[in-house]
Amino acid sequence: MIKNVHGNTVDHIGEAIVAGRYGVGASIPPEPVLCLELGVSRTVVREAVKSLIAKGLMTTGPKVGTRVLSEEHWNWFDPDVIVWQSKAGLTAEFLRDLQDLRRVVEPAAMRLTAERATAKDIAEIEDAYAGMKRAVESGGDYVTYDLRFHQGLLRACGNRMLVQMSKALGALLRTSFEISTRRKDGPRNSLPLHREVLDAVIAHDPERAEKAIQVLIDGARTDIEEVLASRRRLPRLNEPARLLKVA
Amino acid sequence: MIKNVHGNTVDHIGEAIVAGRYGVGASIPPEPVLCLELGVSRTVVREAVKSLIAKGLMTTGPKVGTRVLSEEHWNWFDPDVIVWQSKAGLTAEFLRDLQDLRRVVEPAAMRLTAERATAKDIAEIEDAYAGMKRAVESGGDYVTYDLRFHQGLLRACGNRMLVQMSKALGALLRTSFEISTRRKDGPRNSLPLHREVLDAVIAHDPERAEKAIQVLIDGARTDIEEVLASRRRLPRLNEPARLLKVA
DNA sequence: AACGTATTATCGTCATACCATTGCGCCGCG
DNA sequence: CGCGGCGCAATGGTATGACGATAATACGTT
Repeated sequence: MIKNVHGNTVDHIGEAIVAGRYGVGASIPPEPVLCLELGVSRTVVREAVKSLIAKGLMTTGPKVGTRVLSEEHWNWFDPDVIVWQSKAGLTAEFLRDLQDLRRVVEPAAMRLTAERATAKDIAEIEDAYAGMKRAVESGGDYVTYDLRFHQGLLRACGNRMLVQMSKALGALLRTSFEISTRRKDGPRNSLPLHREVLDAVIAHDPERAEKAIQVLIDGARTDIEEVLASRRRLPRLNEPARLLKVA
Repeated sequence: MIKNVHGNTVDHIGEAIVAGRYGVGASIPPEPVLCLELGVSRTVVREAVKSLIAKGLMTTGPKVGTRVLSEEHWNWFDPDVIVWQSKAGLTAEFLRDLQDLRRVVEPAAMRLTAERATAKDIAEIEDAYAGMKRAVESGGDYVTYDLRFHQGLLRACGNRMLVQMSKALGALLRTSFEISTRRKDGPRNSLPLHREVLDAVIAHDPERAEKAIQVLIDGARTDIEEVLASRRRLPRLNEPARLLKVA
């Protein structure tokens, strides 16, 4: 079952912190205690803590212990942090932040993508689109291809930092798509909207690409907000988070 | 001189990687060799490598060695990575990426800030503005207050991820401001533009705030592009990077 | 020549010892 | 009784040595 001790230890402590089990500013148990709790050597615990420090989650000092930093210090674009937050539960605040980010980043990135996308980029996106179309027509995993479509578009913008954001946005996009997909014929209706984005990129028309993605985002936004508003009545929204816990 | 062995080791290896001294995909020297080179124990080297792995710079494996990952895997929003890149030299590509980012993030963030800024946020920004004004009138460190002004605005948007970006943008903003400040009366002319942004935020007018910041950004952009174009004739642009090395 | 096995380099984990820093409490002095 | 300096001890920081696990490489067998 256990593959690598280090990774598991980092995940264990990282999840605990992101889930707020220790509280901001609090000290986590001293190294010897953690060693006993997790059944690993002090070396492993220390290297795990170093990893978490590198991700901005904590600081250490002799005698002061290992303390949890406030959330504003966390590296929110670190894939691990995103996953831990997803496991801990997609809080309304987290989804709102991601949504802001999406509204900011995707339209702007589409402009760049329309200007800079290479033939290879477009081929990959076309491939993802074909997968979406196939999923609609003959059944299949629509969400995965939808995700690949959007991330392909973001990756094609040629900006390393915007690309990095596409990874973070993955968590939001997947949730968003899973919500949208529940609506009857949601995929079938949004397919032409996706086509329009891709066509605009192929035509190297930034204005058109930006407008097209905006339509998509607005649609998704209302879906998410509806679900957020009725959160208590639809706890199933947490399911994707719990599923991740197994992986 | 040496304060903490771990931090220095991380910086040393991190800088070397970001500076491209090993090359993407290449293996760095084995642990024992690094121990001799840096004069530290294997423990320190290993914990340093773990930190760099956490920042997305490398991977490891038995027998395969410790390899440098491609730049798209790096956590470009990690403060350390930004600093290392700045030290290694502000490449045209890096500045272009940051500039794209600024044009994307700042206007959008200003909208949010205008909607959400608290009295405390505004007070901090007013303080920074006062410092800028003082620097113009009676001399002083204009750049520092300029930076504080912009980062205060970004922090006030209330989105943890956009706030994180403000840290990354710091490297670009400082460079940008230092370039702009060289122009005669640059600060004096841009002061009212800054005032306009702040007033728009105080008035909670998103449209106006966005337009105002856009004017500022466009001004800075042309300055940077001019310098980039004549890069070989103005190698002094590297100076801010070297300055950082001391800190 | 091709395949399977043995070798070996390298990272992964563990254990132990000692150093360095700093918070906290003790003690003495005013 | 209160305050300040001093020392103790808790905790992380570093060093060392040993052994396990893994995978690339080389060798030997068929």
